[in-house]
Amino acid sequence: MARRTNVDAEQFWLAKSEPDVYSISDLRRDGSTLWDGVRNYQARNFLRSMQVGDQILFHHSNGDPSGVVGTATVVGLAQPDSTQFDPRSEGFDGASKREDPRWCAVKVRFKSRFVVPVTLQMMRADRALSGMRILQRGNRLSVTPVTAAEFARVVELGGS
DNA sequence: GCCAACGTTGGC
DNA sequence: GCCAACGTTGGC
Repeated sequence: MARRTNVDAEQFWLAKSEPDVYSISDLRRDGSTLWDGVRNYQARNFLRSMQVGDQILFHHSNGDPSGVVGTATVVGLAQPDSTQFDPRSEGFDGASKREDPRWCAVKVRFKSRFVVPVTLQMMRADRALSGMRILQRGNRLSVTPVTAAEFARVVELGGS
């Protein structure tokens, strides 16, 4: 992994959530929440590399339509995701050990809700966003990095 | 509800 | 370590 030359430099991300499970409205109501339930190693590694102050595009997947609906800020570094140890949780992982947890969660805080959802269609139509991973064929990662320019452009399109 | 794409599992 | 089978994701 590349070492960060400037520890104060913000990083930018896109995180997916199904609105039926946890929506931007839920986050606005709660103020902050633990972003847990990630069960993909690549996405987990992105969670681990998040720093306090990093900015997140909040994306509704399986939405109507799907798209980025707001932003959030990282306020807590990766910590063990407690749902992996809960047999009643969908995210339970019997192979994960408490002394060496497999899955982690970060704490995020509501920042903004867009005036207009930035749909996948809108993002596809924008040349500046053509490199976004979420627009690439077959991408299913629930957490992906975005560039500062992509972040700014999506926020601009969202009008918040 | 369909199905393409991808990750994981497990037999060998 | 290969790879077929299976499960999941998520746009449409």
